[in-house]
Amino acid sequence: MAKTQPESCGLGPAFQVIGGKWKALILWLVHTEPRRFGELKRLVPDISEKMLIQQLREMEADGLVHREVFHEVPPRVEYSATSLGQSLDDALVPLANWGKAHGAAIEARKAKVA
Amino acid sequence: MAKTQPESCGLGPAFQVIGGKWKALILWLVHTEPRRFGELKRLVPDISEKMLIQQLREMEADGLVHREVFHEVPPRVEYSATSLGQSLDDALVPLANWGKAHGAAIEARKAKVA
DNA sequence: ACAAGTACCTACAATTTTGTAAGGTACTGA
DNA sequence: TCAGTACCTTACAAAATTGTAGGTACTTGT
Repeated sequence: MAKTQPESCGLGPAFQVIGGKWKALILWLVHTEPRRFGELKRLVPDISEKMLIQQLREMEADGLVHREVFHEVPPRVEYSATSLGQSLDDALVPLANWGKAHGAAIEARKAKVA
Repeated sequence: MAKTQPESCGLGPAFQVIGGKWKALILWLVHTEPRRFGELKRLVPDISEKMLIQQLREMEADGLVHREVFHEVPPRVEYSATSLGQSLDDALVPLANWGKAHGAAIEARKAKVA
């Protein structure tokens, strides 16, 4: 019975970069096409500007998203998924499918207990 | 727990049930063979008893783990993964692999910036 | 009697995460 | 000059998560 470290299954790092309340959703929105700041804000209406920029910066620091500034005349900033971000998104697909398949049942179970 | 967010993908429910700091690890430990409370405590040395029991109860309520009490003379309780828990564990494998593949690189990047 | 082991529970406090409100720059069109 | 859009920042506060320290009830070993 060897001692198990929290990192033994590789999930630690993954949750570290995608674990927040919004990051997975942002990555999902960004992974198909580049998105502008204001566009993301509209697509995730419940997020505050602070959280959005904070999450984007963290994901940028983790190498998941690429940030490109266009020095144009309405200034424009585009966020897109890097290849690392794409690979993470791919890895999240089975989890998303699981959620789609079983999420409703779990919600129902919780509602019944409460 | 925070309010449910826009569910363009099924990740919301999934993160709801394994989102914590310990749940994924506990599920991972429990998914191969039944584990006793004290055994889990030893396997995850940094967790407090309170957190362990709390997470186990939540996962039980979510239908991920099965709890079986043996009315024996040293009292014994065994936790094992349900089929739902197994399916979630399967869905987490790609994410774990991603973490194993890229976790070190991300840590290194962060260390360099700091 | 009393320490030690098993499986919990409860009150409270620290930590981390998320949110609110208010700005600030830079440019445009009226 | 004034309002408006876009992008971002900061100070502060609420909320969620996690941790600490103690306790219960039971039984075996010394």
